[in-house]
Amino acid sequence: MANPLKAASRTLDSFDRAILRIVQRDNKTPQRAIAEAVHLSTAAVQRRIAAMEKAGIIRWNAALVDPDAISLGITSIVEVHLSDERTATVDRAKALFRAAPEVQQCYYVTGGTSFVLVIVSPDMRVYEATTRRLFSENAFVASFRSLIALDRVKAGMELAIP
Amino acid sequence: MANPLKAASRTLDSFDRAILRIVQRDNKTPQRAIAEAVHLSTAAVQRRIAAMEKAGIIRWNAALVDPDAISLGITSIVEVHLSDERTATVDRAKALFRAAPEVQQCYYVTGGTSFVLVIVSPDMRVYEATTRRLFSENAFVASFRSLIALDRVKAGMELAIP
DNA sequence: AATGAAATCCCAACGTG
DNA sequence: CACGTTGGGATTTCATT
Repeated sequence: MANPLKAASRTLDSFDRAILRIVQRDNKTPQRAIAEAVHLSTAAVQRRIAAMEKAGIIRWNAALVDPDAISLGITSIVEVHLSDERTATVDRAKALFRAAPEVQQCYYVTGGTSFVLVIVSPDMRVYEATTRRLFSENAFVASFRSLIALDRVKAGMELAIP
Repeated sequence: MANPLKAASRTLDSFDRAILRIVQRDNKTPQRAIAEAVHLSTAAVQRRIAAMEKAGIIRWNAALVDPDAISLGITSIVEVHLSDERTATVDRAKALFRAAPEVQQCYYVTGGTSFVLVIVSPDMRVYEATTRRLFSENAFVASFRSLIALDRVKAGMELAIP
C-alpha cells in the first residue's frame, strides 16, 4: 500500500468492462443474468470476476449504507492546509486521516490545499470535536475550512466505464 | 427523490448495526458467517438484511472498481460557485451534475462555495474538456477551482457505525 | 424465531474450438 | 488459452410450526 499508483496489470476487454458496469451497480446480480446480458457463459463470467478480484480491479464488494439511517446526518467536506509539505509531515497526516473512522474519504491534492476530506458525523457537536482532534490539536495542521453538505446530490462510488 | 433528507423509517438495534458493519466491508460474506458473528440464526440475518434493503438503509450493493484499472487515472475535487443561489439555478446545476457520468460525487454545500464535485477522468485533456462543458460553458457557473488528487488516501464509502 | 424442504446459485472438472 | 457444458455442493429462500 506504499505506492499511491499501483498499476493494475490485467488488460480489460469489452467483456470485462461490460461485467464491471453491471456489478458496479449491483454485485448481487446472478451470474446467469450477467452471462446473458454480456453474451457469455456463467462459467466465463465467474472466471472473469474472480480474476478481476484477484488483480485488484474489483477492490472490494460493499453494501452502501445510507448515513441518515444510522444517525450520521452531517456530511462535511474539509480542506486542510499543512504547516509544511515535508514528506514526513504529509505521511503523518495521511496516517492520521486514514486511521480516523469519521473520515470517510481523504485525498491528497495539489493547489495549495494539502488535503480534502469527507467527514461524516452524527451532529454538529461531535463534528466540532472531530475537527478539534484532527486539526486544531495537531501542530502540523496550519488551517482548515469546513463546507457542510446541505444535500448529497450524488454520493456513490460509481465510475463511467469507457 | 425530491427530498434531500429522507428519514429512514426503520429503527436499528445493535444486531442491525453489527450486520451493517460486516456487509459494508464485504457484502458477499455468507449469512452463516454473519449469523455466528452476531449470535443470530441465518434466517434472522436474512430477514434483517432484506428489511434494511427494502427500507433503503442499505442503498445498494456495489463492487468498488479501481479507477486506475480502467484508465481513469485522474481524480479531481472541484469547488463550483454559481452566479446566483436562486432555487431554479441550484436545481439546474444539481440536475446537470447528477446526470454527468464523469461526476462521481456531488455535494451541495454551505460556505460560499455552492458545490463540491469529485470528477474522474482518463487524462488531463479529457478533464479539461469536461470542465469546459460543465462549468465554462454554463452561464450559471460563476467560477470553479480544481484540486487534482495526487493520492487517493482513502476512497471508499465506509461509515463508522456507532 | 427456529426448522426443514425446495429452488437457486456458485464453482470445479472436463471437453472443444 | 479461453470458452461452453455438465454435475456436485453449498447457499439462499420460502413455508410451516
